[in-house]
Amino acid sequence: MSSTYKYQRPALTADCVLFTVDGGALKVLLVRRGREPYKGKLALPGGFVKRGETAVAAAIRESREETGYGIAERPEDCGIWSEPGRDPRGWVVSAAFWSFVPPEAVTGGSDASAALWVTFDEATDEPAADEMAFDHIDILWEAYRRLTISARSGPIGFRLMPSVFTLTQLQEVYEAVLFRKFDKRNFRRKILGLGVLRRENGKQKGHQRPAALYSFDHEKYENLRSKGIGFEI
Amino acid sequence: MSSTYKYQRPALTADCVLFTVDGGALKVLLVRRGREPYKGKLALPGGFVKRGETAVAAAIRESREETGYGIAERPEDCGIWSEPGRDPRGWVVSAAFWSFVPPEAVTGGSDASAALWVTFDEATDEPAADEMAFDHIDILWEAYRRLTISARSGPIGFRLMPSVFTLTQLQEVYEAVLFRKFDKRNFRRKILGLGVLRRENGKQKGHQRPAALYSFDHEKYENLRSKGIGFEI
DNA sequence: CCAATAGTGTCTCTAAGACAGTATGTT
DNA sequence: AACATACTGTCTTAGAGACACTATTGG
Repeated sequence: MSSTYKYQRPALTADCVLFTVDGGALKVLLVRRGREPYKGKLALPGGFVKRGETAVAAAIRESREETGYGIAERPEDCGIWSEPGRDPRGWVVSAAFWSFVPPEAVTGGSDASAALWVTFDEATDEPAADEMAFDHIDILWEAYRRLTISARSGPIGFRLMPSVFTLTQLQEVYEAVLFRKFDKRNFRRKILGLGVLRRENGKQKGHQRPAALYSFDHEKYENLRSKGIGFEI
Repeated sequence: MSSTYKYQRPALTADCVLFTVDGGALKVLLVRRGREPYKGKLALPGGFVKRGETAVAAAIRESREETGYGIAERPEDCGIWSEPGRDPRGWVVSAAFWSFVPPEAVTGGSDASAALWVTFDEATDEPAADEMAFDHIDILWEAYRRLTISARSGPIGFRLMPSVFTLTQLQEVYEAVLFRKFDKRNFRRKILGLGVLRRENGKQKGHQRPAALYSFDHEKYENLRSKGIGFEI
C-alpha cells in the first residue's frame, strides 16, 4: 500500500477533436506544432494532464490555451490511445475527446495561436492526412465515427447552433455533419415534431424573404436526450 | 525532446466490465480484493498497464489472470476515469472497457480465483453497491449504459451466444440485457428478417418439443454491422 | 391423454420518404 | 416585375407492436 509501484508509468496526454460547421462544411480545429516531435506538422489540440485534474479537464484547458476557442459542452470520449511507439518521445498514452464548438467561435479565436479550422475532407484526404502528427489522423476518424452515431441518436443542435437560428440553418448543419441532403418538408416535419424548438419573435434579416427564428427548449431537449429517443431523419 | 517530462506521471490501470447472460439474468464478473486498499471489497477485474502493451491488451490480460475467463471479442471503450482522489494510493488513472463473455465460460473459470458472477441487479443495488472498491460502481453503470446502446444498434448475438442456439434462447438474452420482454412472433420476424442467422441441422435436446437450432452467419453479420443498420425491436 | 414448449399470420398504426406548388419578402 | 428564399400537404411504403391459436415432442 505504498504510493510507489514497481511498474513504470506512462506520460498521460489529453487530445481533443473540436468540430464545427461553417459555410456548409464540417470543420475540425487543428494546430501547427511549434516544437519537436513533428514540428511544423498538424496535430489535434491537447497536452499533458496535470496532477489534480481530470483528463477531460485537461482536454478543455489545453484546447483553450492552444487555440483560444472555448468548448460549449462537456467533451465526449474518443477512446484511449496507447499503441506502443505512437509517440517518439517514449511511453505516452492519450485520452481523446471530441466536442462541438458553435459557429460564433470560429471567428473568435485568439489571433496569435497556431490554430486553424480545416474542413474534415481536407484533413482526412491525402496529402494533408500524411501531414498529421502522431496517430492523430486515426483519432480524427474515430471522432467522426462517434459524431455521426451521436447525430443519428439525438438532436445535436444545442451543441453547435447559435442561440437563435432558422430551420434552414439547422438543416444545413445536419447535412454538413452527415454528408447527405434532406428533403426540406420532411426535415421540418421531423424536427418540429420532436417538440424541442421554441419559436422566437422577430425575423431573420436577409436579402430575400426573412425566415422565422427558433431556439432550443432546454428542458424538453434534456428530457428527450435522457429518454434516448431515436432520431433518424 | 528528451524522454523525461517536467510533469508527474500517473499510474495507469485497465479495468474491464465483463457481462454475460445466465439463467435469464444479466451478470457481471467481479473479484474480491485480496489486498489493500479496499481489501475484501468487490472490484472489477483489472490491473496496471505494462510498458509495451496497449491498455486494451492489459484489460484482456488482467481479466484472464484474475478470473480465468477468456474474452470472446475485443473489449469496447468504457471511458477514462481520472477523478483526483479516486484511488487512495495516489494518482491512478484507469482506462475502462466492457465486453461480453459467452455463457459457456460462466462455468469454466479457474476455481482458485476470487472471481464471481453477480447479477447486475445485485451489484448495483444497495447494499452491495457500497461494497464496491474505488469508483467501480460508476464504471459499472457506464458500461451498462454503453451495453444497451450497443444492443439497440446492432445484433449483439455473436458476442454472447453459444455457437449454436435456439431462437428462444436468443430472445431470453435480449430480454435479460434490455430488461424488457418481447413478443415471440415479433421477435422472430425481426431477427430472421435481418438475414444473419443460419439454420443448423439437428434439434435441441429437451423434454418437450425440441426447437430448431441456429447459428450466426459471420459474413452477413459483419456486413450488417459495418452498414450500421438499426436494430430496434 | 396431458403437459410443456415450439412455431405461425394478420391487422393497425406510426413514421420515413418521395413529391410540387404557393407565399412573402428584396431589389 | 423579377428574383430569391420561406413555407406548406398528401400519398405510399416499411416496419413496430398487439394479438391467439396450432404443432410437436416427452412423459
